[in-house]
Amino acid sequence: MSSDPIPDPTRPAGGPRFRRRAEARPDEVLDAALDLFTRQGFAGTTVEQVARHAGLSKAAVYLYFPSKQALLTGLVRRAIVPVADEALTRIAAYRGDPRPMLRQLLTLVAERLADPKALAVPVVVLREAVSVPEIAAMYREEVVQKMVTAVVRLLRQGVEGGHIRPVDPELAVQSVMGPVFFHLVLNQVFGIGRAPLADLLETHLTILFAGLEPEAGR
Amino acid sequence: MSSDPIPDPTRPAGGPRFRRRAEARPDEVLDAALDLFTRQGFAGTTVEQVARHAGLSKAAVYLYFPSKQALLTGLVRRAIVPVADEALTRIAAYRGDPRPMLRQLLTLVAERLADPKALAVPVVVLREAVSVPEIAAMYREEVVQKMVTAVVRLLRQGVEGGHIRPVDPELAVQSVMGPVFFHLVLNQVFGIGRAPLADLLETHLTILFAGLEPEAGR
Amino acid sequence: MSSDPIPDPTRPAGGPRFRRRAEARPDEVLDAALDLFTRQGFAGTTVEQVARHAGLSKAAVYLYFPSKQALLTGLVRRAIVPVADEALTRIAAYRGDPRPMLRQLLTLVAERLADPKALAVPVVVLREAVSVPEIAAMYREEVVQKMVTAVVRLLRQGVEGGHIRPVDPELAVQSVMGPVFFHLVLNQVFGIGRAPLADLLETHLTILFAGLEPEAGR
Amino acid sequence: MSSDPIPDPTRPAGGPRFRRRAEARPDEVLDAALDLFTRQGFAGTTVEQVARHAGLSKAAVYLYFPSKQALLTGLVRRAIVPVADEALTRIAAYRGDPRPMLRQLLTLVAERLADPKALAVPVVVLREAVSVPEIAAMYREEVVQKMVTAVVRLLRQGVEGGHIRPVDPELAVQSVMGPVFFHLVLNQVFGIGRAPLADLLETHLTILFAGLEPEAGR
DNA sequence: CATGAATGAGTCTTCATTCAT
DNA sequence: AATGAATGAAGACTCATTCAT
Repeated sequence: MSSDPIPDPTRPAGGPRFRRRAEARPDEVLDAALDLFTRQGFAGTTVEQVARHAGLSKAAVYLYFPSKQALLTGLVRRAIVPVADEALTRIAAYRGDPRPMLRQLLTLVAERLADPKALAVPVVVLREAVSVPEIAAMYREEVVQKMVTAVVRLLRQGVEGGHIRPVDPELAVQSVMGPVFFHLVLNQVFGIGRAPLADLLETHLTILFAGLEPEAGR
Repeated sequence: MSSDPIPDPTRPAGGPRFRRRAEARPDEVLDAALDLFTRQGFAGTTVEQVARHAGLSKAAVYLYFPSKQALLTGLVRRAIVPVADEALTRIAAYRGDPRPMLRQLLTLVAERLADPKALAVPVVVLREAVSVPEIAAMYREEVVQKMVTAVVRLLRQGVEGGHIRPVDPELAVQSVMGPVFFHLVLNQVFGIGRAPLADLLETHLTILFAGLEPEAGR
Repeated sequence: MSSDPIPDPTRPAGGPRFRRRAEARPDEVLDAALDLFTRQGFAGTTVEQVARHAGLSKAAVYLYFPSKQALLTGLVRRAIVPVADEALTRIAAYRGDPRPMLRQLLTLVAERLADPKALAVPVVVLREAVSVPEIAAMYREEVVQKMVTAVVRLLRQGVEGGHIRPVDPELAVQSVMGPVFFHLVLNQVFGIGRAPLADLLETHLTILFAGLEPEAGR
Repeated sequence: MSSDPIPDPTRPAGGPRFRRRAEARPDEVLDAALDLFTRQGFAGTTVEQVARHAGLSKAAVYLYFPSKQALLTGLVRRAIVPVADEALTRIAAYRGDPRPMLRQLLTLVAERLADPKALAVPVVVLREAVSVPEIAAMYREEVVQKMVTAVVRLLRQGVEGGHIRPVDPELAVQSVMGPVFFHLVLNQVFGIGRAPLADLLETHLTILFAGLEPEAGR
């Protein structure tokens, strides 16, 4: 729908002082939608609520988004691009013991998801995936798949280079990502586990790295 | 549609078209609800659909459940009891190297969740937790909390006995459960990862157990 | 509907000791219905409630009454017969100053309506007359009309005999019945006026009788 | 049915068919509601009917009133204010023989209630008082109580000044108001009594005023 | 650009009524 | 005689969506 008119917040001051509204509107609407969807679910949120939350009228929302679902897909689309590619390029070229790279990668992810704003999109996707398969597909192809593929490649390369224990990379991905993911869900959905993500990450990496260490006797 | 023997529109309104014994009815309704909620989400499923799926009229559903939400809570309640207690007792008494016990536990969980029926409830809970905090609370207290507590206890006891590397048990839980959970989500929500759960478990345990091995030099 | 199997409470003891139920059932159902209709209105009462209140199952109610409305009409029918005829015969034959007769009549009415049970039917009729014109008609013809006619006749005869002021009897009825009726409504519907009905009646009669006194100078 | 210009089923669902100014809408809706409630009772009227009667869609009614009950309370609220205060001020200051004042007052009431529109609200209140105690309370406090209080005050003052027979004012109110009220009910509910209200009032006042005359011999 | 006003299509829920047992 | 089980019909209320202004 081309609903993204290049917000460009870096634009140097020089235009009209009080242009107000427009321009950044679609983004504001998405922010409102994300906030409400996170707290009340997609079905539990009305377009009217989103509009008020963004300081607009209901009809104005339809000026930017053709339907309620478009808010959801718009949300996901907006969150997708930067995340995955960054990780992808970083990893693609890497050679050697995967562990330092994994540490970097997981730290990056952890930092990113420490911001509730950033965490919100995946959580919403997780929840609404069933009712709107479209976004599940989008997220899978654009984020999950890329992420998984990157880690798999990294592990495979590590195994082949003898840097880590010879495990099936496809199966080992879960051991890398699972613990972080698990913690997030426990935290977000059930409110369990107050420990800072950094501490959790450290424990996870300790066990994971020791677990990946090639067997001495081999 | 074809279930309407002799419509006979001359008969005055009201009156049953079918008759069956009760007794198992509530359970049948819950089965239908679970199936539909899993595939379409709670909000995306109408009571009418649940009723037809269970071979009843809409009104009959309200004979057994006072509201649509009651279907959800009923579903969770029914699934809760056996799961957690079993694991709990098994673990509470255990002393020694936690790893064999962990293997047993995870194998049990994996077997259980291999049945889509069994997996359905947690998935639904995960999705609807936001809109119906009640069921999130119920599930947290009755299942998640117990499970986590049991594993924490097992790990602590292992650390104290010197059987495994000295990690913070509270933080290490994620490393035990996360990979399995991650796989399930990838599978259920995104349709990624066709590998049998047993294989995944083996890889996970290999890495985990090696990772928990106490440092030789210490 | 012939739903009135001659309750006959006067039957001498001699039948089975514990026949229990049946026999007086329809009356018990009507009692329950009256109680509930009075407190919650006709529309606000479910057949289930009536049944439980009478100690029966819903279906049993339909054994005695063909429909919910039949409860209403049955209620009115049961209450109608004795009331009006009694007054009618008493008055029809009377000759002379109507005032003593009016005192007797109003006292009788007041006594009768002092019992909330007896008052309940007219109150319900008043309320449901619009939705069920049938009962309005029944009550009008069987009770109100007879009552009014009787009083009119009494007044006319009094006027013709020179016992009371020459008023149009048709118009004066209101002056006789109105005050009592008004008090009942104020009391029942709005909870205003705690004075005993007897006192009210006395004041009413004082004013009414003085008001009906033939003009001295004429 | 004939109100659907160019159905055009090819247009996607939603969207208004008619457009009119707002402003007077709530009042129009209340008018429609009053009309239907009067004829069919509150329970016997659907919101859809009210809407169509007012030339709107059901949903539009909910734009102005949050619930069906709100129509009822809104109706009463709208009718309440002017009625009672008028009578109140008129009477409060009066001194002397209450009879001329009573004539004025009752004439005013009679004129007012000659309009079926005006009569409808009290009738509806009377009927629905049980199911919606809220409106009974509102009406009692705002209308009935004030009216009664005013008349009581008027009578008391008349008794104290020796202008009328020494009756208990609290009990005599019924004699003043009752006949008018009785006639209205007979008329509205049972369709009895075709005589014009003015004639009835005259007869009532003749009897009442003579009845209130102080005893000569005293 | 923006919105107030409006609505069609549903959804949950209730209830009078029926029938096999 | 009595009832538990079942249901068709209907009604209150919501909401995504539209359009005149």
